Amino acid sequence: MRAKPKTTQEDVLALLRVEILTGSLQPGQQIVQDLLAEKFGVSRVPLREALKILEGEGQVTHHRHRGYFVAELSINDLHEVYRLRAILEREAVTAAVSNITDRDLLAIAELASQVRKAAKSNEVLAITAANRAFHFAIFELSEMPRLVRLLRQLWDATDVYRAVYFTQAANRERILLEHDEILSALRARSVARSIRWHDTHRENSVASVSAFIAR
Amino acid sequence: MRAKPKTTQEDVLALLRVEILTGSLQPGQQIVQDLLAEKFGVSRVPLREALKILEGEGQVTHHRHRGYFVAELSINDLHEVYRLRAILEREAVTAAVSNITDRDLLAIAELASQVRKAAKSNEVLAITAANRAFHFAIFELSEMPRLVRLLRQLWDATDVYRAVYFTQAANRERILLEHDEILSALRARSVARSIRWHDTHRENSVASVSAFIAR
DNA sequence: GTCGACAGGATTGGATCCAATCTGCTAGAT
DNA sequence: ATCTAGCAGATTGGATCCAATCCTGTCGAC
Repeated sequence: MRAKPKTTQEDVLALLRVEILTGSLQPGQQIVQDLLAEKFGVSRVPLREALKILEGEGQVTHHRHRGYFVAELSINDLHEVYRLRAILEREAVTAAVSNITDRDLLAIAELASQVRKAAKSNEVLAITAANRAFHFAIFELSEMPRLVRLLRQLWDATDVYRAVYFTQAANRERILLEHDEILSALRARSVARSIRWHDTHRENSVASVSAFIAR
Repeated sequence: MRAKPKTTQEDVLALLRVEILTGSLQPGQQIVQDLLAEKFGVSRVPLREALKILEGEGQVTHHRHRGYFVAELSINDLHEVYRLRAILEREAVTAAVSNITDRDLLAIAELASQVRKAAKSNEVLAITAANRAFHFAIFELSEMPRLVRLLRQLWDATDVYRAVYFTQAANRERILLEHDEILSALRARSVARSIRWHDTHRENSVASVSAFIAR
């Protein structure tokens, strides 16, 4: 099997995500295409296409003839995102529970243990990635691809702040417990319990993050 | 005040939407960039950026080194879109009712009468545009920009089929009545009634469209 | 006759170059 | 001193050109 040749846009897109996630590109900051293109060692064309994708996701904004800027998230935005997540994730979890198999449960348990491992390592990027994988494995079980897509967008919008959330050891501890609870609720095929734990999981995180944004 | 100079991408994007909406570009069909670029009288660069936007909206799909294809909507997709719309529009309408002013009601009534005028004219494109303006004027009142954004995406995904819906005179008649009901529910500031009429409005449309897709 | 390798054409992806627009500074008028 | 007009540099937007990949159809081996 031949290694699939990724396109430059995709590489650039991944790099951009990291830049934003790690704060190399800070909210509100202008993205100077020439600088970034040179930094990445590519031309501006694939960079611009990658930026268009991020614009679609709301990660950056675009002003005609002025360029791209890293999106800022107000406290209102944050609450709106979490409100929408609450609504949509309840739907996803409900559908997921009705589809879930024992095989799925094993896979999700494995992902949960990877989050645990990552949490020990203290690498924020690894934790966010593992955490995401865990949650979306559940959402995917809904077999509602568009719903998952919308959720991905909402998660993307707050990725930066979730990273902040994970820098605190107490939070890292707590999500492990909450993940266990979610897992056990799924094992019991209990929609109500699954939703309830997802809700508290979100509420803990939004409380912490909004405190951070408020400075 | 100087006329704002639109960029070529934006023009191209609008043109592409029309092509897709009118069926000049049919679902599943490949989009050959050279042909379209020439047809529009532009180079491929702005065309590609416009396509990236449509890809983000799910209107077209992209395969590496093979290009863009107009997205196809399966019957499952359709139902998922309407399910998600149901969930999100209930949220939007609820928020909208609590914000609505008399001034807003006048504006919405005006939009409703424009839909009526468009429906008389039998121009499908004008009807879809007016209909959209009417509904989104309501959604905007929620003052939840991200929610409105998500709704726009969902509406975009089924625009093609909504156009089909409006070709039938009976449907054009019915939506006018339903709009009146929605309007009167809003005037009464009744969340329950507003939601109920939105729901029936959607259900009528999804029933008709899914019958069409099934052939 | 069927399958696979290979070559040529077609199409997309990326780099470079040019044009259009914006921003910030300077100079001049009030 | 402040405000405005206009010019210069910087930056984005678009067009053209080149490279990489994919698709198709032909040829040959079995």
